[in-house]
Amino acid sequence: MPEGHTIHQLARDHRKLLVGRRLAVSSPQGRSAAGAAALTGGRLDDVEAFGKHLFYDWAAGDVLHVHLGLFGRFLLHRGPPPPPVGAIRLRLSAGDDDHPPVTLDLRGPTDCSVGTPDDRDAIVDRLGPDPLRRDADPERFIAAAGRTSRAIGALLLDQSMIAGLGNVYRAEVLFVCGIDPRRAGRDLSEAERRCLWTTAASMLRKGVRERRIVTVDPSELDGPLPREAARGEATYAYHRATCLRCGSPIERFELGNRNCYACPVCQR
DNA sequence: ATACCATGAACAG
DNA sequence: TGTTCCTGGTATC
Repeated sequence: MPEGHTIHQLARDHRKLLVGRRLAVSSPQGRSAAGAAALTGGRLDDVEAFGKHLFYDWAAGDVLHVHLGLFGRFLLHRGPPPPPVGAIRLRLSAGDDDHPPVTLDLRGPTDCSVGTPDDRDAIVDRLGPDPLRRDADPERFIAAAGRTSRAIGALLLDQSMIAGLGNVYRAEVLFVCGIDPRRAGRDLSEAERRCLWTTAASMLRKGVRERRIVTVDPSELDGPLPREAARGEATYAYHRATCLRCGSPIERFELGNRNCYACPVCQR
């Protein structure tokens, strides 16, 4: 279930577990991880998240790129590496030093490949600012969104406009800002575009802290809290039949090749 | 047993 | 715009 918050959380975890250690690298099912095994024995220098992309920097200069796509996930094994089961695209193991042994198995990624720092730069150059990064420039998104006739609901999924949002955050950010997803970017006021950025940033940060997508502020609701809302797992509009705030039927339509959800009352 | 759907994105034309 | 690749859970027969 990876949107940007998951990727940044993974980078943080993997940094803590693996950076500075010499790793064994293998790809039991070969395929996408061409050349990964050649990294074996190298030391990992850093793990970087940018939008939905992960970059593993090896001391020798190689950069391993991982994109989870819709289905990818990492599984962590503590202790000696278990025998690989099923389609494991990449296995990273550390166990040759004083630290406890750990193994990370990667399954189902859209991309897992070894490249150079230039390859990494080429990927990053195609991405818009990532609200979870300190070096993000919000003005790039705010300006670019104001220049296009494309629907704002499509722009928020376009990783070259703003990096890290997926379908859940798209629906919920637009809801909180009270904006209809079908409005053209250039028809939004600057204040509205700024609201989208700051809302996205705070939602993503909360997602990293809580290790899950949390978009609902329980104190703001009129009616009684649904059980999911009390646990912080509810959404206002995403994948709902009725609006969590006002109870109106949620509209569902295709936008940016994905199902988009919006409240016709709360989002003008 | 089979179909479909999902928090993603590249590619062809 | 349509097709294709990933995987796993749920719905449908």
